[in-house]
Amino acid sequence: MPTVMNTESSEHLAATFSALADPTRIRLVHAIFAGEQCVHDLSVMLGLEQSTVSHQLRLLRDRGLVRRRKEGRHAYYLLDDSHVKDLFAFAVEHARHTHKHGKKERLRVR
Amino acid sequence: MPTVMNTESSEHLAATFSALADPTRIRLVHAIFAGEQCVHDLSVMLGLEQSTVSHQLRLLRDRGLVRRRKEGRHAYYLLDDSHVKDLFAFAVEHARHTHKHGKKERLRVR
DNA sequence: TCAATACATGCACCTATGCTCATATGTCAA
DNA sequence: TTGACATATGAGCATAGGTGCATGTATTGA
Repeated sequence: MPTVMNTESSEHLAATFSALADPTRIRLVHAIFAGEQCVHDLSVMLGLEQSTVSHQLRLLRDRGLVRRRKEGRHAYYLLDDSHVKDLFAFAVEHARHTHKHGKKERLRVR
Repeated sequence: MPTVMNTESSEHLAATFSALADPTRIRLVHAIFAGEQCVHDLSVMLGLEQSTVSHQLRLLRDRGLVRRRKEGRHAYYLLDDSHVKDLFAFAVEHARHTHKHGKKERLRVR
């Protein structure tokens, strides 16, 4: 018989998945996948309010998925480490398998 | 400059992550990781209402993460395919890296 | 046929979450 | 210093999501 996962572990895992459980955050992560971007550029290229981008990046940062590099009046966000990159790339591949409708979307790794 | 992920792709990816963005569903997936389980046993071992288990398994099924095998008055749920298994195991490993507090939880693969 | 068991599901309630607006903080250039 | 630009953040609103209750359906056994 299977073991029962404890509350703490399941909550932590769920929190990680929650971080990527929103289309806006998915697009943000995807946008900085190849390299860091500042808040302003992200809001322009994704057509989002600056405040929305800040709020969501803060959440991703709290969850440990992205980091911030401040330079002057700019804040550059980048993926926290290679694990995040791998997890995201893995999920994209998984999605390509399960998505019935032909997916043209492709991820440029590195 | 990075490509912008289209709405459809980001929504589909977010939907996949959403499926695992809840502690209860994480525990359910973990519980059937090693092999199929029926609704009743799951509700007993996880201490959940039968209705809660049914509701959440339905969601997981709609998202394509689990399958159902009916036998008499029982419904056995199992992970849909090896991709789901890999994604879950991958995420667990990722969590082990990021979780500061020592994690004793371990996943028994196969 | 009747009762018990196993699942599924609509509804209602409550909480969580994402977005916008307004505003605060901080930096740079003139 | 002043104004423009870049970012952060709290409040409020609207909606999504998780759970329990009640009930419906199906299967099994007496």
